[in-house]
Amino acid sequence: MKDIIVKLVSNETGLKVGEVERLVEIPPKDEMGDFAFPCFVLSKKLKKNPMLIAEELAEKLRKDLKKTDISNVDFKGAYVNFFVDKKILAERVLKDGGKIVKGKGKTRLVEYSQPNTHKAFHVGHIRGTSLGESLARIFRASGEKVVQMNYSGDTGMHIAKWIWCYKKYHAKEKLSDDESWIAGIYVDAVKRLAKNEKLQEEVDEINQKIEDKSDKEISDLWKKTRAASIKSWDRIYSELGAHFDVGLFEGEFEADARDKALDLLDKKIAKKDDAVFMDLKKYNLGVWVLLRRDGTVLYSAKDIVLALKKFKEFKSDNYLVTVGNEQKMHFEQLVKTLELMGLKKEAASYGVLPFGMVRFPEGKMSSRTGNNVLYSDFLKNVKDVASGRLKDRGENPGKKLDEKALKIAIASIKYSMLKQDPKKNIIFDPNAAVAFEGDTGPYLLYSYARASSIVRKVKSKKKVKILDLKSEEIKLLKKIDSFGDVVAKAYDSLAPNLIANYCYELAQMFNEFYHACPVLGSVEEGFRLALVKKFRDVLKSGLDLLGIEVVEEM
RNA sequence: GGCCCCGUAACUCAGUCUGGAUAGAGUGCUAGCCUUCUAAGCUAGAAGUCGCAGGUUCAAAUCCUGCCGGGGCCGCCA
Repeated sequence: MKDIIVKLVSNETGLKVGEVERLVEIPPKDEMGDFAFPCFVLSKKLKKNPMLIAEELAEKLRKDLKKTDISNVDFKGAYVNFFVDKKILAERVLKDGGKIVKGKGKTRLVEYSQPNTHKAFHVGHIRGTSLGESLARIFRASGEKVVQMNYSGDTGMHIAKWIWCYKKYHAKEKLSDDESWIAGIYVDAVKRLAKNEKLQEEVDEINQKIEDKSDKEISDLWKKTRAASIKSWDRIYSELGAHFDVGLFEGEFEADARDKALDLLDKKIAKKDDAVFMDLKKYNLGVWVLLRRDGTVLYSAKDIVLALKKFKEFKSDNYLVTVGNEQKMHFEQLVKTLELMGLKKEAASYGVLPFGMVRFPEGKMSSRTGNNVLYSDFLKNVKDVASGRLKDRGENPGKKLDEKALKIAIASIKYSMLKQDPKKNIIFDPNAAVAFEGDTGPYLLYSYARASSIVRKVKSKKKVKILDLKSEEIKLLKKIDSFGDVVAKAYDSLAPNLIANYCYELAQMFNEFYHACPVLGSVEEGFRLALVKKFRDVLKSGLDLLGIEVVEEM
């Protein structure tokens, strides 16, 4: 209903629609009104007391109110306050509340998740994966054509370390696709190398051999262990509800990356001392090394070739990469390099969304030292708690309970990752992570399930008649009404957390409504049922944008 | 040393982009509410120098500067 007020104010004041839209807000207290227009901007323009302006503007607006759905206009201080006709609000919300504004149908490529083979998939990866998936869904819902891409590290020094350590110290152990075993070998490698720096030479040698594929034994071992890691991801992604249209691997780009680096050197875009590098000091971006002194390829060079492939094969209006904070500079260096290569337009469309780390209350998580929480262990933990709760509620053990527990656990995990500002670090408290009360994923699912339960129990259809509305109904209606605005804002600022916060507030308002307004058997049953259904739809689409699945019963 | 991000209640966070009406939640704590649609819920209460100091402004948690504290990055890890 905001649009009506925006139009009115814009007409009366001569301010642009867009500007008014930004200014119109929701008053802190319901008694003050449903929408408010602050007059400070006008005060500056007209050089007049804002309170006076508010009074006069309210007076003027009141005159042509009859033709609108606004029931009253008032002023308080420097604010013009609008009261909408609640019955009309209700009608409008029931009719088309929860709609998302579709844009111009731009195309977008989103790269996210980027796990490494031979390393742990830990809770930090859950954040990046949830974030990327949610963004892709928000883009698509807002009318974009989206390609979701995963890009995994299956070569590089960490793999060489793994293979070196396995061959030298663990060769008797059977190859396994158990994540913690795989992660454990890597941790052991890091430990041994830290003790004796000289051993790194042996690792370098293996790195060479992986790259030039000259040693069949090493190549075979690489293939097998790589496959084991990748296999473990299938299950993780299906559980997390992450979907990829394209999956690329670093290994595919090794040869091209070296050629490209040498080509840049040829063209004098890159420089060489003992290594081949981009000198970006004058852009305050330091030095970006492309090839090691032994000629092997670094991920910088591979990322250049990856970008070129994106431009060529997935021609898009925008290319977004979500990566951990620590890689921010790397991508700034990449974009600058693309620019220096003459790809100005493409460079400008290459977006980077850096996100914060997941840390323990005591400090950093690290897959190098093994001081982290593996996805699989974490999920099992949360799922066990969910199962326990379901059993407490009298549900029989079995496949159905198991599936539900999984959904609840995933909702809990994903919501906790998405509700926070992406750029901030998340403090991961294992105790808080298995709590299901308050601002949590399960609370949202529970609210949805309650609504579903009402809908299930309806016996006969009653007419939707809007009588006097209680404050809890009005609050819920208004919240539903603002869904489109929230999604638009989340889209603009690449911030799924806004949608997460909205879903929580929406659920809160539903629960307040639930306690204050009986549905079944009430005089208002027809209307209230329609409201419950609308709430359900909107919460479901909000959660869908977060990549969280609902459950009908809990 | 340089650059980037963060600092709001005991704890975990919204709010900062776009300054504006008494700074909001959750957890934990205290006290209530299940013979009515799921108590993973609801109601009430206690709890705040919005890191510190300046500046801009009629008005600053929000903008600017400096400082302090935490995190990250700054050539051969990804």
